[in-house]
Amino acid sequence: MRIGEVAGEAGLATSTIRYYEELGLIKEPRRISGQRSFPPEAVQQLLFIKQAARLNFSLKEIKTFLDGLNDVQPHSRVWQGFAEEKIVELEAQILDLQTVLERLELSLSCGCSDPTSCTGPAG
Amino acid sequence: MRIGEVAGEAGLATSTIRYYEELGLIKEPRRISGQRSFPPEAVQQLLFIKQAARLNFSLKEIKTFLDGLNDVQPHSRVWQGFAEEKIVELEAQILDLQTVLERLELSLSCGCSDPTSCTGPAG
DNA sequence: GTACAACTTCAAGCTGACTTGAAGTCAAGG
DNA sequence: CCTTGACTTCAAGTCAGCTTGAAGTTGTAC
Repeated sequence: MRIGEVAGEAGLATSTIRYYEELGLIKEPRRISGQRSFPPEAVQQLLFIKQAARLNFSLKEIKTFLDGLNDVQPHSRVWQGFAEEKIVELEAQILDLQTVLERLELSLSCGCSDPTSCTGPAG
Repeated sequence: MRIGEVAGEAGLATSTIRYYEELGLIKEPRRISGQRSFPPEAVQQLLFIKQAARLNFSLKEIKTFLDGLNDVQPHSRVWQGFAEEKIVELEAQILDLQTVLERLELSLSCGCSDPTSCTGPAG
């Protein structure tokens, strides 16, 4: 696949894909007379990066994580360590979001309009 | 409270607080011979902004939201609209995170080490 | 009253994540 | 062959969100 096709399927700009390649987020594709030729898996990988980025992981973090995947054997403790660490982070982030959500819902049911200080209805 | 004290309690740099003021995220505090003098509520407001920022809301979004709070009456439809919109966004974000979390847990239990394509154990 | 920390403004600098522009190369259709 | 669109590199520009630096002022402790 050429870069334009990959970009279309992953919903990214071609410039973004080149930038990700430059950062080492995806490995350098083979070239056909100078032009990049991506394997189909590249789309999945880019979608994964895109989702992780949308969820507030920095490109550096994503790189570290993906490098971990490549450097270690499946089933290895290193990879499990990476995954477990990320799982802890994600759980914390979900809890954070739920807290904010509850505060919003609380001040909505209260009607006080001040989520920065609301402690509930009849307060 | 002077800016340094507020900064200490909110866990922000003084420069950040001045920057937030400049952006209109917090209202201009009164001055005592040139120096800012904040009411205690400023700490709560800054903590709210901090949390929202950590959760990926841009300062622009936060400003729009807080401006909404100030412009409208409690119980108003406008404020409820703001809150409900944010609630929908938060719920979507939580679902997103949970999806990523599940993919990670899946590829961890599978041991395949590739969350970009894993579809579960024995796959 | 002098040292010194905490404050002030304003402009410039920095990091992350891209995007844009220039100037040129490659591939496919007519 | 020529055009046209997709590609190439490389440098520079952009936006968000701050941070840093310079140069001066204020408040407090000795």
